[in-house]
Amino acid sequence: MVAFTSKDVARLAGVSQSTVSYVMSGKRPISEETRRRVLDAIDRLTYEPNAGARALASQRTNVVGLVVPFGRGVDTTGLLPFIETIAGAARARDHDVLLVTTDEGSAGIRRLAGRSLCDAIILMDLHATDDERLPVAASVRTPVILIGVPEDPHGLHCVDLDFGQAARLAVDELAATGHDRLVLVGHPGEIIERDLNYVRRFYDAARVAAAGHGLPLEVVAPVEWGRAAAGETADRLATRVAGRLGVIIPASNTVQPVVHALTARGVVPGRDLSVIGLLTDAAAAEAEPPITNVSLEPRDVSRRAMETLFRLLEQPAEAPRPPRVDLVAPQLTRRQTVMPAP
Amino acid sequence: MVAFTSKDVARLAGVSQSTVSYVMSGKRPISEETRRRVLDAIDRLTYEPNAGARALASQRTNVVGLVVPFGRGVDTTGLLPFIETIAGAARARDHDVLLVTTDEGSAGIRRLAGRSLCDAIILMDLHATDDERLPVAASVRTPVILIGVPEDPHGLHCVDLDFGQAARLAVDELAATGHDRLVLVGHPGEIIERDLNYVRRFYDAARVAAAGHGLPLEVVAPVEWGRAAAGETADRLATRVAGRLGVIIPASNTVQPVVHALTARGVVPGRDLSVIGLLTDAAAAEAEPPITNVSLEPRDVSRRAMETLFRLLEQPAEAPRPPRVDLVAPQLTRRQTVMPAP
DNA sequence: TTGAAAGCGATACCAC
DNA sequence: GTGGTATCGCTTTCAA
Repeated sequence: MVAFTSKDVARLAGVSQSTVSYVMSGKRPISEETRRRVLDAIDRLTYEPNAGARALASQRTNVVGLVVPFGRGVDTTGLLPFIETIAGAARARDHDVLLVTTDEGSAGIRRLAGRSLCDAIILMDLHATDDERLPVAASVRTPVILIGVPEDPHGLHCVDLDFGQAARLAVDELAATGHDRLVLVGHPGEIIERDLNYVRRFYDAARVAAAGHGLPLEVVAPVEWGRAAAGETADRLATRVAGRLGVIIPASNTVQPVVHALTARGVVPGRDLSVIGLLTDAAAAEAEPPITNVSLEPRDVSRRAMETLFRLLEQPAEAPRPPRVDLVAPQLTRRQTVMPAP
Repeated sequence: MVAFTSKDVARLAGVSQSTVSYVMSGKRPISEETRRRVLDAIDRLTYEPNAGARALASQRTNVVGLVVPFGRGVDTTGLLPFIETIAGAARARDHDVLLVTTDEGSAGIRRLAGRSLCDAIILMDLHATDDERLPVAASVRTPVILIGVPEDPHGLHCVDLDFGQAARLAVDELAATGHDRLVLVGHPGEIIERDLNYVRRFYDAARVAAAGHGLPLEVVAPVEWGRAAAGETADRLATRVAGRLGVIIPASNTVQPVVHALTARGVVPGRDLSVIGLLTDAAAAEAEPPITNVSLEPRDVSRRAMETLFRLLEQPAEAPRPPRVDLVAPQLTRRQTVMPAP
């Protein structure tokens, strides 16, 4: 039960091996007659080209390397939509996805590029500064697209949600509905320590926007993840309820628990204080109660990243297009957790 | 900036190309002196072997194909630990993971095998009966390991949690603590329709175990996913509270919402009725209140699958070991949602 | 419009 | 212990 090769197809179709190749790639005009015979032979043998041989000869693997944040206590919330969308976009162009985990660090990138395991790499979960993988990513022959915007992109293409704009949307909405104090529920220490790029972008923009409205902004940060953290956070928020308090929660997986914990303490979001979360529309709409949210748009971000990637692969290496920062606009959707303007 | 080849390494080390190969593979004794010189050259050139060439020559890709349930409204709850563990195990043996999504159906398997994209395939998310991918998986040269146990495994190796045992653990515990009626909260229609293998295994075993204890067992199934379903389910459960009611919830992502919804209705699990959920220990322990659970052990299951996979790859194809069904034992952990025996 | 043949970069057999 | 070289299965140039 040995696999067939293009030679077998050629023999069966009564043509040369190169003709089989050209029929498959379409890189050369083929008479209708020959094409039919070849396709027929391919079909009868259920022939599939050997990926290794093809990669060796063409210098193209038709594989996209994806570096995802697994391993050591990393936040994988909301990771699946990214992977899923990227896999789908890859498949639509007859590419496959090779998964590499963040905990390999720059070694993973070196391997992907050095062994020619893929044609391009998508890198997620970037630190805002001094990500050891960035210099490596920038020095490698294989093109790399970043999902995220580090302070120094090292000349690489970046795609991400506009977290600055997300923060502004939330602050502006709370200002417009007459709130007089804002609390930003910070990420737990472990996330802060990893200095993720988007965290920083969100905080900074929130501070600037709040200042612009003349609103005091306080950061309340839980010690760690989990329900306990939500309870602790709710307690601290409860003590601050007075006047019109607006709470912004950028860590998507704490939004729901905190809202619950508040309600359990008799502090009802939308009545006693306001909450705006940064989470996907699906999660916000399905929550009980539905949460006013700024969307994360993981699918749009992934899609745009893949567009950039294929654009890069299509154009000749001699005409490198200037790297750019491609930001996806978030959207604010009003649901039930913000008090209406008085 | 062209990549170096083993030829370059050979030249720099003053040896033949084959010697370089043998130094890397260790398939032949090499004098300490030569080995040092070669390793040194490899190092200085930061040489990495070309994956395509290696695969072509050796018939080994060092890649594991992983077919995961993405796409069309599929349940991806708890998928990440599987992917993560599999990726880790692969990496530990210098293998990479190629991701293929379920929505490709058998085409994905044909491609992985036909193009020789990987050395072995792990298939998840199996239907209990008539999974169109199984005949294909069984007919392909590439070895396939199933995570899940379909009714007819088509001669393939299966690894999974022992869902039958899981159901028995739950029923036995409720029987032992003096419950007189059991309710099994069913999966939503969409899941049932997909006829997932583990769902059926759990239900059947639960029925048998309940009958063995002489306990009535009723199945209450929500119409669909989401919070709304949890509320609806809680309502239906609330009407059944009387005597000592034991509730078993095998769909891990509904356990928490249903417990919440019950509590919100003044029906407290652990006081007014009992709840045992099928979910990971981490999720159960972190829940509020901590939920008595039967564990899912995704990491153990994945680990065992990878062990089987590498065992298969190591042994010569002529000595095929009899396929077996490898079941991982779940464990019941008592927390706060089961009423103590009267 | 098609075919012959030279690589692509490893592995592993056959010699020595 | 080491080197030479055929080979893996495809792509692509050169020729016709």
